[in-house]
Amino acid sequence: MDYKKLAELLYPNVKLTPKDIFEKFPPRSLKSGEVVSRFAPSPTGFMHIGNFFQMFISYSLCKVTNGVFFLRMEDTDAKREVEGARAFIYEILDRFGIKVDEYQTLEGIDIGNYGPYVQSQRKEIYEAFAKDLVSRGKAFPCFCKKTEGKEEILKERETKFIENDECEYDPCRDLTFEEVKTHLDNGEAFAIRLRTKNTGKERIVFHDLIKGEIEAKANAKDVILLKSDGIPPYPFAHAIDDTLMGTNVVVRGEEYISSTPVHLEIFEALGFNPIAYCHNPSVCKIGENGNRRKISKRYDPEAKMLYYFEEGYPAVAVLEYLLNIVNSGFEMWRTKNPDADWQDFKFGINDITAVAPIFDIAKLNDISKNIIAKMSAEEVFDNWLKWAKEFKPALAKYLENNREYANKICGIDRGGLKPRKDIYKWSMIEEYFSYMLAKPKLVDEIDNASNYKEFLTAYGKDFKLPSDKDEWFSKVKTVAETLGYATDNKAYKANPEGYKGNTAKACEYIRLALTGKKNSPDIYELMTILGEKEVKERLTIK
RNA sequence: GGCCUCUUGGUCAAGCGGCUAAGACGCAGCCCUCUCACGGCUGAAUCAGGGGUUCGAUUCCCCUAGAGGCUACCA
Repeated sequence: MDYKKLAELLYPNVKLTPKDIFEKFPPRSLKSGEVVSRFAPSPTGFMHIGNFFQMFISYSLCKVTNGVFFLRMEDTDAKREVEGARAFIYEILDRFGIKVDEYQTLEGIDIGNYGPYVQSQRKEIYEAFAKDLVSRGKAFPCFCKKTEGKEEILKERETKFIENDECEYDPCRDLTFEEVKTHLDNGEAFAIRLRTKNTGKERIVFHDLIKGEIEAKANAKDVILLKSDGIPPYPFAHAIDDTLMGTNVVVRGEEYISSTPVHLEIFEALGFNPIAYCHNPSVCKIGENGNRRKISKRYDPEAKMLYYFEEGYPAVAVLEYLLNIVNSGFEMWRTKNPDADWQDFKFGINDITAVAPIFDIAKLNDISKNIIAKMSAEEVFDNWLKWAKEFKPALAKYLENNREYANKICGIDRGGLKPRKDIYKWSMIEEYFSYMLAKPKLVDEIDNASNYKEFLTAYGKDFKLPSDKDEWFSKVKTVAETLGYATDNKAYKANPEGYKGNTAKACEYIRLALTGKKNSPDIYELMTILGEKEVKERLTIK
């Protein structure tokens, strides 16, 4: 068989050769250790935490080595593409402050010298390499109908494969020149398949940056290189694009480990050097049956990256949480450098976890609390307002009309050496400070209604806004003492039966009247902001 | 079914042949305190199981089990 002739028959119009292409994509000039990696999402309409996780590892690796981080749109499966998905990907990246060095803008302009950064625009490149492979006998055209009897073909192939545990050669791999020509003359579309050189007995070993050496069966399947629409599925596109674009570390999900042998054979057929792989584990959740399962956009709202913005988590909190589960060194670094920017963390590739982590919202909340606790009242207010403008317009309006008041609320127990750590997302502030925005609703129980009423009546009588904390507290104490409360906590503990309660109990009653809750920030501060009239009203028990 | 990956407390995890097996979150208790917090202290809780190798295994090897993934003209 004259493969060159076959290649010409298949692609009479393809004049581009691999050599021409390589001239357009010269190797990058890199200092040693600089990582070139990428984020290669499919525009399917949402951003899954798993994709984001992988992107973030990739990004951190590039960042810490001063390398290049680029974005390549993998839109080779037109069926799955969703309108607006590209813009959404950029939006999420932008919200998290992820800076991409090379990419294609939404207007179609390539930033960087290795474009186009959108796979559907690289058809002629893929075809040129496909033609080259055919001309060297390493690939062949396949005319099998993908719809016709697909189920049977699949089943047949599968059983064949299982039974002899060997190879899976495509029926079209040995078509003669004339047969191909006949198909072509009939106007049939063709796909291109790899002519695997293996028999199913060979094994290969490859190195993974996270898992170490992995030994597996070498590929022995005539896999699809180009679909009948001329667009390559992932493996072929990956081999060509990452080689051309100078990627030197491929970060991808561990679900790709199994197909790595396929990729490696494609690299080899193409005459390319393999690229280092870093297969990161998937983010998981505990399922209903107690098993670990991949976090899913269908059942877990937190699987979608937009969720964190809807809830109002600071982007940095999410990033730090991810860093915390990706890279075991981060947490220790953070305790040593409490005020440093997360970007100063030396991301170690050897410290990337090999275990699929279970997503833990409690930990995220904790990280977030600590971040918000460091913010000033103004920062909190600005963030809250910004969040409200996007997700709760009515609240935003209120905040804008009551700027000064809302700002004061944001400043409660803030600043100073011992800031309160209670808020972890913007969406919770409204509920958290509901009693500051409207009359309080009783949330917690009053343990003793008559004591409650008695104390508040006495305390509220001729109520004047105290001018400082000491004044406020001594009044509480005085009233409590005259009613039979213990003002000495030790005395109270020694003899709890002898009193109606202690000062803490008295404060609890005031707090309940003012806020409806047993837990709230400093009462004196609340009173100051609420104002005398309002406090007095709330202290009056009907 | 076959192939691959993973397995230290509830969760994230340190550990890379030698200790009472770090730390964080969460939980419980105590202390501090003029209330709520913050903070401090203490506690409960882990090497999946079984074989080897070794003077000695959480650590190295094998087997088993469990979990996850792949097995498309999806990525």
